[in-house]
Amino acid sequence: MNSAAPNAAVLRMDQSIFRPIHLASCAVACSHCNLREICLPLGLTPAELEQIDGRLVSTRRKVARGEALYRAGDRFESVYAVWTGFFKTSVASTDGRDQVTGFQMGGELMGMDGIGARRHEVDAVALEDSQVCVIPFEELEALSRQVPSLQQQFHRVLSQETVRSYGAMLLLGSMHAEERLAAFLLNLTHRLSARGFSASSVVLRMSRADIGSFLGLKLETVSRTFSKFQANGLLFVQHRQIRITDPVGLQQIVDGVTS
Amino acid sequence: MNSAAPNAAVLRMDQSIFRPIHLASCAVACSHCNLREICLPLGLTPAELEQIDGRLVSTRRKVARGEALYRAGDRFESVYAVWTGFFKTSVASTDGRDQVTGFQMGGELMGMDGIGARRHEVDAVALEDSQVCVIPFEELEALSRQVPSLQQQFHRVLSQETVRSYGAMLLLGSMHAEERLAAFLLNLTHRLSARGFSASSVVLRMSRADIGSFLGLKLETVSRTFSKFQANGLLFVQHRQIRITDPVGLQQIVDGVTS
DNA sequence: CGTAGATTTGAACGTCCTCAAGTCGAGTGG
DNA sequence: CCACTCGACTTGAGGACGTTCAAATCTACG
Repeated sequence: MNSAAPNAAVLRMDQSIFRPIHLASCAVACSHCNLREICLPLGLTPAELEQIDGRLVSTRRKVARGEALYRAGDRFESVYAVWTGFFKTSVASTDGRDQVTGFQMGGELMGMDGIGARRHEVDAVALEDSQVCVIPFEELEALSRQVPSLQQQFHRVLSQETVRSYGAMLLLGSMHAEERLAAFLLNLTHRLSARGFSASSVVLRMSRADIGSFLGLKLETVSRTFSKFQANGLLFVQHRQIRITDPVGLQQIVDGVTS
Repeated sequence: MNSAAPNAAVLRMDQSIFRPIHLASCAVACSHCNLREICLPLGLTPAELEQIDGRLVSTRRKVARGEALYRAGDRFESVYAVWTGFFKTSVASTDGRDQVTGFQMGGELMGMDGIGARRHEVDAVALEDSQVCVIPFEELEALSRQVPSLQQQFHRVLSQETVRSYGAMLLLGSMHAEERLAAFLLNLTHRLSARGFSASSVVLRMSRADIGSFLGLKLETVSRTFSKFQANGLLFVQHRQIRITDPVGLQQIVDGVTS
């Protein structure tokens, strides 16, 4: 059985090439997954990869668009690696406030929010039909005691998630609307191009409201700012289809070159 | 040698009871530290505590008020546990923006921001004369492979730091000035009272500008909001001395009970 | 005891929000 | 095939909240 993820370029065009493996309990081999270079196994030697094959990822799970992979309050048992698709994570406060904390795509880990309290503290919702690799946490801890490179990589991933959220705090705490949206778009395109997608032509998977929640803005402000970017020749917007024509200009906005 | 931290209640009154151990290379014993129940060794059995004594913490380091424990760009070698004193951490963007990401007090860990890139990504600056336990990271990883409870606790701490920053994102992204300051004060008093300090009488270690940076507000707004809280009978402010008279009222502000 | 830095307070301004109406497009059923 | 409907998005006008600029006050540290 070939467990390699489909070629990225094909990803959006035909989901039917996936066999139904929803309930498959058969082991999953990271060593043959073409996301291994941007996922948890990054940095492992071929020998180490074989050592974790079939032991790290217990199974894969499908999550339909709009469904939750897990919700705040759910018991924490596993972390998840996005294999295909796109997710958002969000925290809610007791009084009904809601904040999107991030958007996750192929190779990115989710669920570490639950390690501390043994309950998840955020919601993870699929923004399109998706599949994740289920990594039982007990197993991950046990394996990372045996495979130091895996331990290192896991710590790296955890650390980078905190650093990422510091960046989000910087954005939320000190940037104006235009700067926030420009930074968001550049971050998105960088991550997409690292996965073989075009950096200039992007189909947004999330609504204006989601973007607004992530950026600490109202959806109307997000919409207006898109329009302004288009008026200024930085990009073309057509609903969720974005074509970025001046990434340098966007970067200058982030850097405060344009007041 | 008794390496236990001084009684919390004494902490602010007389720093002279500390022997100068700045350059001490002698091992430090977590098992006798009275912060062990709110620090990294939380949850370890006495036997496990002895196992890490003298191996986890290589040394202690003094950091004078205003000095940096480390700065963004510094090579990452250790994480640090606050033993005495008070710190702030902050990220800076390339274009000079600055965002305080947190304030750290006794028993809290700093420096994990460096794990991912092997370079620190934030500045950690002491807000009063402080001492930290230096935990060489290689050693922490090695020990946590041998002591599963230590591994678990470290993962817990890492996870909780990300969850904390999600809370900060929620605050920055969806709260008004009054709600932010109220949430900040309550968080501070909760953590202080968990360490044996009064929850009602607080001496702020940080400037209005620091608070403002953390909360995504200007210092004038912070000052005005303190004044408004006092006018509304929630607390008394006198520069950095705060006396909270109505914590329930503050909580209601956070919860949006008051408009 | 003096000075530099921190804090408070005021007034005018600007960004983003709120409320509202209108547009667009995908999916549905006639 | 086209009209219908619902949700997502766009756009406008007015207002609120926080910022900016400025000046006065206070304190803590040297």
